[in-house]
Amino acid sequence: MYTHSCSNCAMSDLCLPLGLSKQEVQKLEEIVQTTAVKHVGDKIVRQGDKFDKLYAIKSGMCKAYRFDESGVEYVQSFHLPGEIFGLDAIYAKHYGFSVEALDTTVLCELDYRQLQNLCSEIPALQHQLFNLLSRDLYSSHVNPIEHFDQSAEQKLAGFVHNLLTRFQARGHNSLEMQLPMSRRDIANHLGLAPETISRLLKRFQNNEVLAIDNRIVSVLDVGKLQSLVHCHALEARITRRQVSKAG
Amino acid sequence: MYTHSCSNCAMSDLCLPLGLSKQEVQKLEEIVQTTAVKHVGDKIVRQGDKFDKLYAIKSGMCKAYRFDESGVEYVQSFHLPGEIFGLDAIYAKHYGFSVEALDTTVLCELDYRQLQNLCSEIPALQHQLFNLLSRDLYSSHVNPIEHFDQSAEQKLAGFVHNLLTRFQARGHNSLEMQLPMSRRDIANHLGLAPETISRLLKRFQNNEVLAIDNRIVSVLDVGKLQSLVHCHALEARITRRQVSKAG
DNA sequence: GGCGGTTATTGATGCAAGTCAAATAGGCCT
DNA sequence: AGGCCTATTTGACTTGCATCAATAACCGCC
Repeated sequence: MYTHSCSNCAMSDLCLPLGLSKQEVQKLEEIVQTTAVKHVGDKIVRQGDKFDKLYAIKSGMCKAYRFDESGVEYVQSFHLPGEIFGLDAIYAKHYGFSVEALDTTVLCELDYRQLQNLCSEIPALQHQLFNLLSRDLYSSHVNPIEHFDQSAEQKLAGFVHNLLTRFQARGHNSLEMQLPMSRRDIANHLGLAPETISRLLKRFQNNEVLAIDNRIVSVLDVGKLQSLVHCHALEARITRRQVSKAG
Repeated sequence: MYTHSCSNCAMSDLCLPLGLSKQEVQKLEEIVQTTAVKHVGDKIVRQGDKFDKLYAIKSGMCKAYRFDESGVEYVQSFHLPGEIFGLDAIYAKHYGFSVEALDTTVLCELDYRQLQNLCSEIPALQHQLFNLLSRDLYSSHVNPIEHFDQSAEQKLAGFVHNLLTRFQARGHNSLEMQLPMSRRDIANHLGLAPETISRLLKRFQNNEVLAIDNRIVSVLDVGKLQSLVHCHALEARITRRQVSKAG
């Protein structure tokens, strides 16, 4: 565990330093620590543990999941570099989700109390933390809700497209992605059966939308993929979800 | 539009003033304004409008909804007194949802820029705003995800139970609730067909869980209602969602 | 109080996706 | 390389909920 430099981090523009001056970033660096490297299956936080730190992913990939009162597992999200997790535990004071590495992963730790104090000192940091919270809130409103009564095909297409977009925002300029999570995790995350994921991936291959080699997925046709996300919505769903006439 | 007193507001403990000293609440009051009374169908914010204010509900009820790119409507949430909306627009700079009154409703307006400045001045206010954001984020993670692949029965039971809990937290000490939203709005919100809502409400009546008189719902058996939320999870869902063995 | 529109209910039918079951492929250890 | 365990795929069958269609209740309004 050593003090880490945000100034040199490739993810700084997606993370807390965005909008801060050089001096302010230096102050932030003083409270950031980089964890030891995590490996597949290593737990970073455990559901129920006392909340004290936020985590930012420097490299690798994580999954967040929880067990409800009946012991049923829910895979909530997959986190990519530059993303911060733990924000939803500020209020509850305990982590509501376990997070584990899906891959070799490096993380930064931020003590929340220290961060909060620094936010009072540095308005730009406060501003950015509000922004990050708001962004997460927005996407948790928009994404799952649109997944809500979509067909399985739309959900999966949306999932792949969303991942591609996020990879690209992180400088990954290829259409090939390595998805380190299992089919079961994907299925659980989308509220589908693993068998359905299999069948859909095959369908996407047959339609030349994707090429798949085990856990490596290549997007062959971004346009087709994108259209799969929305198109179906105009057939069914219209009685339930009424379509806007005017605005 | 007149300056409004948070000090006397019955909802202050659910809202921004929580944790603030008397003097601090006074400072907050200076930037809070109460809107004119809104009536059924009145729009408070429109999807796409430039974001500048947060809103807190003083009394009444609102629904938040959006139209996606294909023009399909999604009812995202119903808001009760003491709840704040607009938080998810901070990052995006535009409201992602329209909000309209379902009932006679009084609201407080908070200019976000002023609030942000005040947060830098008053650490307890910053703290509380982080808490409110975090709480919303947590519940948007936990609730919809648990709704995700529940049966229609579980979803609706969960919805009613959630509303009851929120009403009770607001001092409503009866098991009778007036739900001002249409069946279609409920259906849309839960990702079900309105017909399914009808049939389920009838089933709940037959099972003596609820008594329903049009839009007035009385919970006859809280225990049964609560058990409906979870019970089914142990039959199906187990292959998809695996159940925890140890912890 | 009766009329027209919307909202809610009820019944009949079909299909998408879940479930069950079995085969195949991968990954990892020795 | 072989063996074992887990992940994934594939096929056959079932079902919960959506859809379609029609009736009934509610609400505002003249």
